[in-house]
Amino acid sequence: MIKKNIQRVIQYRMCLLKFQNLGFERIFSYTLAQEIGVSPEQVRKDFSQFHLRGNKKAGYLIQDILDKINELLHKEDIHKVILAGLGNIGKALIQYKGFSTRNIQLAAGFDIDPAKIKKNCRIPAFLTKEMPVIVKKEHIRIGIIAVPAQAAQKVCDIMVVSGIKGILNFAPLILKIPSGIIVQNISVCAELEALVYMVEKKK
Amino acid sequence: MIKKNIQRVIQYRMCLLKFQNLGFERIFSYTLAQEIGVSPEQVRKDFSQFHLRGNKKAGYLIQDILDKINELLHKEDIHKVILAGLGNIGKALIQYKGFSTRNIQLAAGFDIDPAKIKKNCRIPAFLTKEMPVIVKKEHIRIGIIAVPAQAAQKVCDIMVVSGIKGILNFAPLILKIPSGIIVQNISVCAELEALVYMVEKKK
DNA sequence: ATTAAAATGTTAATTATTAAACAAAAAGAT
DNA sequence: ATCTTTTTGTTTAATAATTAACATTTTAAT
Repeated sequence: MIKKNIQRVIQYRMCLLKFQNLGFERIFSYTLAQEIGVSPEQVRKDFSQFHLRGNKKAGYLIQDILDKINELLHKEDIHKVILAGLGNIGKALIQYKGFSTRNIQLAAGFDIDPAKIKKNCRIPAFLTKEMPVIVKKEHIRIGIIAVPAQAAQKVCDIMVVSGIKGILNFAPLILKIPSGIIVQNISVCAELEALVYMVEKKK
Repeated sequence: MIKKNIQRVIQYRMCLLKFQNLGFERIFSYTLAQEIGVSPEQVRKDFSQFHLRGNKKAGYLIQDILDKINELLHKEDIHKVILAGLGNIGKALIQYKGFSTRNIQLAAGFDIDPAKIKKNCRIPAFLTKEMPVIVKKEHIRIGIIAVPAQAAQKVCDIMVVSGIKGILNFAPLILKIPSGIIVQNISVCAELEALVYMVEKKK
């Protein structure tokens, strides 16, 4: 599971950009904390851990913290990502505009259905069996699995042999992976079920 | 943030269904643990906490545990959910087939664009301003926000006044909500950024 | 019947995370 | 120039979560 502190750092970054766009140069731990819903101590602790320093009485220089977070998150270079599965979720991801502003690039899509393969559009699509060649050629390390559950493990295995090290999995199953590979699951159903539980419990 | 143990219970359920479909009647904490990537002690602890009991030496009766988990997750009744935003993500969610098997029903979609409003399709779509009436009439408590970031807070506010108690938010921002409302965020970008960090750190 | 083995369930220990406390430094006021 | 206020950054305390330990029970074998 991905560490909570780095997830918060990603949130801090989003928030800092927002305040910078509003014209602010500096920000306090208190403001940041309120904005993302944690305590100011948590912000300072996280900042301290990642060597993000501010000024006593004057808070944090937004640009400075952003620079350091960007370095931490390797924002200096563009991160290529492959996408397996060009169905509903895959298509929605391809049409999503928010990746580029975060230096994430959907470099290639894959599917087993030849009808979905088009190489001359914005994000080229290939047959799944071509994945190893492309991943190795482009040195890609991150992959998204957006195929149906019954195909997901097979696709995962192909990603692993291709050299993918981090997988974002939308399929509703637990993937079997060798150690050294990181998987993060996104399940809308599971999140909704958890919400139902929490909401019902409060009644 | 939603409790980890209930998230695991939801995973256990998925896993138990899988083993039941494979023809098994009983299962051990060890098997379940291996399957979802936790320790057997964790499984037994979680089960214990939710009063899911097994038999010494003979493990857990799958059907029995499933019945109890279903009760816990209120699976006896159908949970209606509304969806705000009929863009890419919204459309993908509407076309997703997995909700019904989990007793989740997308009861209505909403958008501010009149071109997207169609009332005679599988999931009826309405103008956002009609939300309060429909949510109250149908007693809906869960909502999904799949609108662009700049519209999300407004939609959230409408959901709250409508009576929605749990929100699944796909928009890349931190929603401001009154206490008593539960928000769960899903951000593909944030997950990818975290993966990039973890993968790069290992090099 | 007795013994051995296997798996649960609970209690204890450890580890991780979050919150609180407080000293230190910087800015501004008197 | 000194004192007060404010906010950081680190240390300590408290809480939460995970792992380990172990007693108990059930099944099966001798």
